[in-house]
Amino acid sequence: MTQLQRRRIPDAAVTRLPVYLQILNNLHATNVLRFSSDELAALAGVNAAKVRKDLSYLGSYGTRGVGYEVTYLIHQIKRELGLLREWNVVVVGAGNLGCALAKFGGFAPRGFPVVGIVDNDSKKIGQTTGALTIGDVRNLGKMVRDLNITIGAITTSTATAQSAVDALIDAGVASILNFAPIVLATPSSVSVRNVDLGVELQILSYYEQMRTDQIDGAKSQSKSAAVSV
Amino acid sequence: MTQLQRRRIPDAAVTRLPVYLQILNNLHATNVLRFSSDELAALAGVNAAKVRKDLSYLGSYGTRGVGYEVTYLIHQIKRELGLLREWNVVVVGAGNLGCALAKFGGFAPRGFPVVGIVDNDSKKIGQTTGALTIGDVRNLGKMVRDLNITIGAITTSTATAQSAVDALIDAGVASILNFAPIVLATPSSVSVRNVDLGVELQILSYYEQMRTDQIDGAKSQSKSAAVSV
DNA sequence: TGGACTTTGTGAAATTCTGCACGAAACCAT
DNA sequence: ATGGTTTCGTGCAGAATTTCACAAAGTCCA
Repeated sequence: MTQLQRRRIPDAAVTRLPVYLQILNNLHATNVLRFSSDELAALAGVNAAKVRKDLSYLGSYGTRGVGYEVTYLIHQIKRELGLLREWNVVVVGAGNLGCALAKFGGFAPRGFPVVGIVDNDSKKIGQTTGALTIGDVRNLGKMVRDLNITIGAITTSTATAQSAVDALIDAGVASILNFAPIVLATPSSVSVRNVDLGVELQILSYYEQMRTDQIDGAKSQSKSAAVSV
Repeated sequence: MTQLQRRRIPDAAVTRLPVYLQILNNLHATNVLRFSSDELAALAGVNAAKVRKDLSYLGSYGTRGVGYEVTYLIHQIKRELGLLREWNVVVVGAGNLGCALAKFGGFAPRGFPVVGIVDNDSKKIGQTTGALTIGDVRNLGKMVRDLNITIGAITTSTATAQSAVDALIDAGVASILNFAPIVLATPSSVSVRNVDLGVELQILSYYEQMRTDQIDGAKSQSKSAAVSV
């Protein structure tokens, strides 16, 4: 078994690496050459030991007594996250959000060019939004093959989101960014990330109420405690 | 110690309750009266035992052999998440995203009315977007008091996001929804939820690359395994 | 050179989260 | 009634994650 098995990085660490990358890019932009785990931890709002452990999943790229090199670490994180190449994105659903994503130029420079947008509404198909012409969702398969698409963003209504994801999976797309407020049914071989502002607001609401209750409680009990997320 | 201490719900469960709520609302809309933990688990894409444990943090509201009542559970989840009242939201940053949030009517019916929007650009201040007039960020304190605002959404540029959150905290806002791709420095008494599409795409990229590597590896090793997130 | 200092890398403990397994409690059919 | 069936609630074990603590390995300065 002389396998060159890729080190598996824990899920929790994978979600933090993009955040570190963001910070390191900022440091690089301000001509910082090196950083310590303490410094990065402060900027990322986490524990220094966690930073070191997370970075250690990439390999031993730090120097004891010194720290890490900004540019080198940026490269290593990019390599690990698969950011040394581009991943083409198709937007499914040409409503307000979908068109905004298609027009927004901020993803291409970060390695995720939006190369297509489709809808199932014949009134929208053929219209242009930004540099793209809205295609027919029924041609998704061909589009995915021709344009080498690997990521699909679902911006349809809740009602059509499941058929949208089915179409994407059918077309061979296995990475999905879902903006519809619904839990999509997908095989376990497909990755889904959900972006739902309603959910985020409701989570905030819980902790906000928590604080409110504790303050009220303190008024009558003269006892309180900080709550953080 | 006869304290009426609120049951503390584990963070992991708090993030799932809004998802359950969404599903239950859908069930309610289709006139479903009851559900079992198995059914909800299938719809939410999680384990049935996890559903039962999550719901048990609310109290013992199920009936053995029967299941849970949709409307009753909806009420209990809302109560626990603090959704029986409204939480007013202010948007800081009147750019594309900020104005879109102000115009988007989807939050008010879910209990999060956007009651104000501010910017620091004198050219924008005074203009209207949707039903709101863009205010001056320097009046944030008064606005928060007058309009009873508890949640702030940061849609500024990355460069001004930190001063935006400082202003919000100064004004007494302790729940922040941050759209700027930056880690905000905040006291631990403040809750922050970050919405960063770049981060989400990069996480997807990691697992996508993982799959790609494994397929490539399988071609040369005739061995493979499924990867899911 | 050598000793003081800094910071990484990582075992190991502590904590949190998940999922199994099963008793408890309800319904139902006879 | 009673036995069979369903489904909740939860103790517990195992997995995952976080945090601590410290040896290892480097720098710096006299």
